[in-house]
Amino acid sequence: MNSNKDFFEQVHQVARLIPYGRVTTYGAIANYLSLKSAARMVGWAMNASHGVKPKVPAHRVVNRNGMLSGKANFETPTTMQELLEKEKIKVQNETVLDFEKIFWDPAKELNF
DNA sequence: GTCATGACAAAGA
DNA sequence: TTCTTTGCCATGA
Repeated sequence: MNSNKDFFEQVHQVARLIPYGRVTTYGAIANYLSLKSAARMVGWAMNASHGVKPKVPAHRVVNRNGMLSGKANFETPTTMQELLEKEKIKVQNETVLDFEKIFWDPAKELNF
């Protein structure tokens, strides 16, 4: 019974806060939500983000290695990469280049 | 109620 | 170094 919104909505909310041209990791969001090691739950919530309004920039969320692990979960396997490239984010071999540079940590950027 | 799975992460071999 | 195993918590059968 969490007085707050559902777990999914929490993840969605954080994902929407990701700035343009930036990306974050499942673990970072999980840590921000105090789920810490439950990064899987973040990915799970992302899976539920389809059809959610406003739309959740799930393409800005990648795994710890900066790999587009969830690309296959999009409408097409290339959608995620396309969206990232539109944000000036360079993607190669299903991996975000300069990942450390554009990494956006909600726990740091956002003051909890 | 238990069992299996999942867009991950960290530790061990 | 890479590959394998374990843990994490929620959802569905």
